[in-house]
Amino acid sequence: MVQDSIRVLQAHGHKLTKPRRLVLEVLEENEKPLSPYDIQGILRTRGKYLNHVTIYRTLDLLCNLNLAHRMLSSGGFIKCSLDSTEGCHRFMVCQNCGAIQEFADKELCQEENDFAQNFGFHTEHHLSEFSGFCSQCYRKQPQLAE
Amino acid sequence: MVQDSIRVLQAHGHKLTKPRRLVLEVLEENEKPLSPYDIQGILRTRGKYLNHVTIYRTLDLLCNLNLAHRMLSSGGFIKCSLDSTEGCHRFMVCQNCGAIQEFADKELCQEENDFAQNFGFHTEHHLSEFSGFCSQCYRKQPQLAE
DNA sequence: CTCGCTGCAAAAAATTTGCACATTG
DNA sequence: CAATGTGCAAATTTTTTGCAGCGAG
Repeated sequence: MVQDSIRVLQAHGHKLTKPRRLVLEVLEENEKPLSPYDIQGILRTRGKYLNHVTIYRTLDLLCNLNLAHRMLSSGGFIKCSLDSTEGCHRFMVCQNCGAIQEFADKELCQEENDFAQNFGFHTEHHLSEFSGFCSQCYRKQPQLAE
Repeated sequence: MVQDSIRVLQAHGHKLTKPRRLVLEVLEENEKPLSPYDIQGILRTRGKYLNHVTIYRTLDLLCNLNLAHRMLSSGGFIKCSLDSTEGCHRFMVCQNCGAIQEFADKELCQEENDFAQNFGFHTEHHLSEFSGFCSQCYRKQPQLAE
């Protein structure tokens, strides 16, 4: 898992350094979006220290390689859980527990492309986050969903 | 147009103040996302001055009333161009000229809901931005779209 | 006249930059 | 050992807060 990311990293000619590995590990363990300072804090509780600048730069790199994503709604970062062959990556965000489910769906992309076409718009990329309730939270507290 | 927003503002018990009118006017005139400081700058060129805090607070208010939106990709603000009866507001963003086309489509919402349902996820709201080329830019520079 | 709104000062938070030194391959 | 990457210091940018006084209804 982290191994996969490391492989991609190196395949693109980037070095595998201790900070990069640490950031990847923290992202891997957390299913919720984390800010750079969140990551720094988590590491600190483990006696590890990374400069925030390093974390910013690492996250930049990971996002460029599509190994991580910046969530639009929260601004936090999560590790990518899909491979890059499947089109636009989308997210379901649970309003209750914050958990993220990443997915990709080519049909949805196609429909959106067609739709945009009607406006004369040529779509290249789709940003998309659904917010709602994951199955667990919905089952536990259906009233939350009104 | 600005008049409509003012009506909504007042209908919710908010006062119509000079700063609020100015912010609405600037948003109305610009079809591209603006940051609070962009707005301040534009006003300054007209000899008007608003404190940035006021602009932040006004934009907050407008977003809460759905009279404006914060774009996910850029973080900038635009005036809402739809009324609130039509479900989730979505955006097409031209990568070339930056122009925004807002739209809503209930079918798309429904399909997304159904799709999410398969994951046991209950969708409440959809954030969605398409990036690509508007008809003008696409016609002028088709090579941009590869 | 009253409550909500604005401006100001200031702080806090988020992000970026340049450079000397350390580390990876 | 060469190229990359890290940490540090510092600056910049963005956003938030508290409070005194102004102004819309």
